Amino acid sequence: MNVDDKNYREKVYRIVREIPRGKVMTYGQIASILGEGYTARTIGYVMHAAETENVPWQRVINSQGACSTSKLFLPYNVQQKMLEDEGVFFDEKGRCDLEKYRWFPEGYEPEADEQPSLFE
DNA sequence: AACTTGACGAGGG
DNA sequence: CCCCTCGCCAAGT
Repeated sequence: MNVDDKNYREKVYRIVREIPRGKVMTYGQIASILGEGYTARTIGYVMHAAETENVPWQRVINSQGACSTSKLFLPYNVQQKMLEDEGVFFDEKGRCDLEKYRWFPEGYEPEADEQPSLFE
C-alpha cells in the first residue's frame, strides 16, 4: 500500500469529490469508509498531494472540526477562509460544528457517535 | 537500518 | 474542555 499509487489516491478523491459545497468530512471518516489499508494519517498524506488534482481538498478537516492546516499557511488560514466562503461557520478557536456540517456519502451508515442530532 | 515527523484520532486524567 | 499519551504508517534524514 503506497500513497504514491495512483489507484490508492483515486479512491480517496472519488469520495472527496462528492462532498458538496458548504459540507465537510474528516480524515478518519474517509479512512473508515475505505477500510483496509487506509488510516486517518494516510488520508492526510493523500490530501497533501491533492493540490494539483481536481479535488475540493479544503472540505476535509480533522475530527475536532478544525483545519489541520491552520498553522501551516501563515499569517492567514487559507483553508478556513475557503470554507467560510462556502458558508461554514468557525468559532474563535477555529472550530466548526461537525454535527451541522459533516457530510455522509451515499450508502454509508454513520456510526452512533457521528449521527447528526435529531434535535438541532 | 534507526529515528523523527506529521493536513490524524481515540481514550484517559 | 484541555492536555497528554499512545497507536498509527508513510516519508524524510
